[in-house]
Amino acid sequence: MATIHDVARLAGVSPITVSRVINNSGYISQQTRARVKAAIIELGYAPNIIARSLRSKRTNTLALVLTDITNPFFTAIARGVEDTASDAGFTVIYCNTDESVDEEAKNLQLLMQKQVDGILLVPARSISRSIELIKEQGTPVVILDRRVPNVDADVVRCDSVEGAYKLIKLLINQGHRRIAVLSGPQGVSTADDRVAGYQKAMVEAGISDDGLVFYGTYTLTSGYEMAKRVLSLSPQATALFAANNFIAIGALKALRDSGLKVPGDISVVAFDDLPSTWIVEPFLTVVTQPPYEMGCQATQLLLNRIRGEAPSACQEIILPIELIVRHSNGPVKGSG
Amino acid sequence: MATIHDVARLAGVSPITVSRVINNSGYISQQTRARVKAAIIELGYAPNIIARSLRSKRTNTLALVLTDITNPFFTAIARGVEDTASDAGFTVIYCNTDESVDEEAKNLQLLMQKQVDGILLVPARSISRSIELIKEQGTPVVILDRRVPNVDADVVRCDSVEGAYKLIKLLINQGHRRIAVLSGPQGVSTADDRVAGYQKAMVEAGISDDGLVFYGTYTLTSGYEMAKRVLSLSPQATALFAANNFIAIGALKALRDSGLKVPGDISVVAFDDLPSTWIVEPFLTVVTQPPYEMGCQATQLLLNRIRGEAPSACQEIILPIELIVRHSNGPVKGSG
DNA sequence: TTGTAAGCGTTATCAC
DNA sequence: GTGATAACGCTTACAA
Repeated sequence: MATIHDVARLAGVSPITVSRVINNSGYISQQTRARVKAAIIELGYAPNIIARSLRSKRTNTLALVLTDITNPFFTAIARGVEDTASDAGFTVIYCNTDESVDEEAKNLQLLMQKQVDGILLVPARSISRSIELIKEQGTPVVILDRRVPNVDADVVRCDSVEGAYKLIKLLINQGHRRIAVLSGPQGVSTADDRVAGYQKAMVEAGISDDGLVFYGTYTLTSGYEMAKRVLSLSPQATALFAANNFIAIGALKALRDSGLKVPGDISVVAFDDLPSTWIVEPFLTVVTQPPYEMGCQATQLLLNRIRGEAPSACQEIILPIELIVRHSNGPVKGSG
Repeated sequence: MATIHDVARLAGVSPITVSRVINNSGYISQQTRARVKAAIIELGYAPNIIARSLRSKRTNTLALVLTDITNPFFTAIARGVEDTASDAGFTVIYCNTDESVDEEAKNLQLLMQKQVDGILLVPARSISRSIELIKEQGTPVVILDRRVPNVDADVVRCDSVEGAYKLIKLLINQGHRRIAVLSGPQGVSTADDRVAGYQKAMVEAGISDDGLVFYGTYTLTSGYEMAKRVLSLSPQATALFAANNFIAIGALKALRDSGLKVPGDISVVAFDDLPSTWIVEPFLTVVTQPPYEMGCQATQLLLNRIRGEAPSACQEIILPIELIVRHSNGPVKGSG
């Protein structure tokens, strides 16, 4: 491989002049620039990015740390991140934590060592030292999808309380009183907030939620199990609120296995849509978030931070959610 | 940040001794090792990976270049890649090409500059200079999912010809004669092979495929459009074969919009399943590939190549596919 | 507008 | 077993 010295020698200039041509920095005469460019082409020279990084302390690399790329919600985020990063000449490393704080810490440590310029993080839990450790090192972070209380950091997310509130309100207006929530892990802000939104709507309507709140994980299996437990309640619940897409599918499978029809026997609503690319006849009533835009905006914010272009105060960007009423819910039996 | 020199000074040894302790290379006395380790802990020292890479020419980084992470088939591959790479202490950069040879070339060039240790590539087209350019640089590559004729490289994929053949055979046995194929782009091996498998089954059964082969892209829109064109044929096709999951969904939407029932009015079969996590009642008859395993095995092979542990001859690993007969196909009207 | 010198933090090579 | 030295290829700081 040709080095900057080879180019310099061929063009009859010093290495730093070549560097200036490559990076468009400093003043260079037209002729010198032309000679250098010719030499670069002749030698097929490409800068050694690692040497550059060692010297400049910049790697043009971002890290995306999320719980599971397999969840279409996060897949769409990942696509938004990569599109935005790629346009800016940045490369993206991705890691899965599977909601484990330990995995998260391990990944982040490695990423810091790799000297990524910035980190996009979907935190495994609301409370962890990870983010502070990153910030102490001076690496910019943007938190995605979830809140982390008491930590001063940029955040791009949606309002889970409001989303849950809208869904439950809809059910209440259809006459439902016994509404069960199938949520994610306690200590994850989205899981907590969706329960909070549920409770807000229930309290406002003067309804008790005794024994109707379930915490599990954001997985199909957990959704299945929680739904089965709901079915053993007495009096029966007339509606289910699934706190994410995987839980919703698991719950629907459980209902089907128990011979229950939706919405005939029981209503179901959920947080997060499934990608329209996948569904021939959308059926579930949901609140949707715009994951692709979340990925784009978070990355844009991170890039601005890296370039020192963002205002110094931390930003919290809350993107709008949308309620989409479809066919998985209906008036409760015997009600108007 | 503490450097290797700081550690060396504190431990009263030379930097290279510290390096040997970190990398477990060469002979070190127990006492020296202990002193060095203590110093490392005391200073909270972590090696500068970039400096290491500059000197050692190794980055412990793999690249995953695929067409679109948004397709669950590729998402599952990505997960397999990351799990395997992460276990080996490698980090993964991912890029989307959207089936564009230009995007692919641009990405690969950047990745070579970043000196990734190895590349996992889903090639945009069967013919391109990209792979040869990578190999000329001496970077190991493993081709994923697709064949690239006339290029000597490791490949991990499934047998598209066989998969298509099985699906079409099934339809023929149910009495279908007018079977349309909705395939991907010509020049992409999976698209070509799936048509070839179709044709093999048709020829064997002595049936003509006049005007029943359609090439498009692996997208919902394309599936929708191709299906609409099929519906304008005369005599009517009695069955559709969608060459991937996106095409299948698009086709099903088109059929629904035209008021046709599946399988009552027309049968549909497809390549690639949808993740079971997403589907409450699986309906489509499909041939499935094991994308997660493909990702794992491809990465394992790549890591072996990087470590110089693989046999020098190129390997082609063909993973088994599975035919899953469900409810989207049935006997043709008027046939036994 | 261009160049000199120094050094980023590590490891390969050779020496002891 | 351990160390001195040089080098990886680039850019920052300063000088001309």
